[in-house]
Amino acid sequence: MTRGRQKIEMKLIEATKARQVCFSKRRAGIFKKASELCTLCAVHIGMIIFSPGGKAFSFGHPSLDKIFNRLVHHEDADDSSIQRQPDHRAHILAKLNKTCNDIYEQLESEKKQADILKKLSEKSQGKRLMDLPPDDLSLEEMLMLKGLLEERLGCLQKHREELASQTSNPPGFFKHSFDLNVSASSSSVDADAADHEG
Amino acid sequence: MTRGRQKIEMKLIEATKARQVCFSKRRAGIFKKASELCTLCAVHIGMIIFSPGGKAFSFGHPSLDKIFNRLVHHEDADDSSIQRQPDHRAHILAKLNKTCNDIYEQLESEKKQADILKKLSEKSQGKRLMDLPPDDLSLEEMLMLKGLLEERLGCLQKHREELASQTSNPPGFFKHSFDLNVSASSSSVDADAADHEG
DNA sequence: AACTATTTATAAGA
DNA sequence: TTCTTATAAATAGTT
Repeated sequence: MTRGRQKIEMKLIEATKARQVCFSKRRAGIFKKASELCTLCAVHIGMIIFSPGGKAFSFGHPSLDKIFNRLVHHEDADDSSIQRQPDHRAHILAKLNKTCNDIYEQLESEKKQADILKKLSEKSQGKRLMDLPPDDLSLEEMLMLKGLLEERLGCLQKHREELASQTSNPPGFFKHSFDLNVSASSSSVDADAADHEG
Repeated sequence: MTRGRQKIEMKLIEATKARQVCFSKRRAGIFKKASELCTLCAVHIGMIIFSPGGKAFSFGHPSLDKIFNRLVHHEDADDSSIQRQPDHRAHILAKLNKTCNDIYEQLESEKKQADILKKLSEKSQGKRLMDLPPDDLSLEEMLMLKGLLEERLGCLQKHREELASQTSNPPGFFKHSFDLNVSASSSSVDADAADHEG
């Protein structure tokens, strides 16, 4: 006899095996949900999941994967042969993403953070960052700082969630995403009238 | 007395109102699932949902939604379904971007930049940003700075493109995307690690 | 991979 | 829209 489904705490599952099993199950679940949402409400969804090992799983309806194909192949890709390897493009994106992380870690390990922040602070006295001459800060430096900020935002968010979950069920999950575009899309953009065709 | 949850057929919900309600609920549900998956299994997820009205909802952890946003921006319009309203969607995305710019400009006009950079610089002496206590920098401040950096990256990128176009014909796709450009510039990554779901 | 007791999500209704 | 409730669906722990 099994104990049935048990409630679990919302935190990282430490046990590797259990985490893998959970990932498999929930990944299937979320893809199913996405599929159902497409069917029921005629929406378009693109989703990509990068597991910690760098493996990518993606879902797209109806044509977001074509966009991925074009991206990866630098050209239009109509033929179906490419579509049969949905993980290929995702894999490449995973590599790209990992490259970013590698760059970040490399730079971070060189302890350049404080220097760059200092430079930013000095250079920006009285001006907007974007008005500075292009060579004052390298692209790499900017990307590094950007990465730091994103990490930082993640930590902040996590912190807030922990606070929220200590009281009761939090009202919204959107605050979980911290991208500016996200926030904007769900609030201040007037997409005229009703969302569903109206 | 309600009838409770009823089983529904998996097909387009014709009734507009019911479809809208279903969309709202299930969108929240799928974002919650994504959020949970991120937490439980330490995966990265990017997801974007385009409603028929052209409104975009996205979820990203930690920053993959930018990839999707960029993909959308660079989409060539010549295939089916979505392409029926390319202008509409572009319009909406333009609004999103404008919203971001508005937020940026508003904050910028308050001349907070230098202060925040200074604070960052001071607080980060010898530490990583993500190791700072959560309350040292507000989420708003972090978002603002992140936006600044993205603007800044855009300027840098543009500058480089101009330089490039003075000499030869650039390769094409990657030049449009910072994320990918960076990654491509050091394209020597191999991420074929074993993973969940081997 | 299958099972099943539970938790969670959600279709209707208010 | 938000809440309530009955029920469908997802899934944690077990086999």
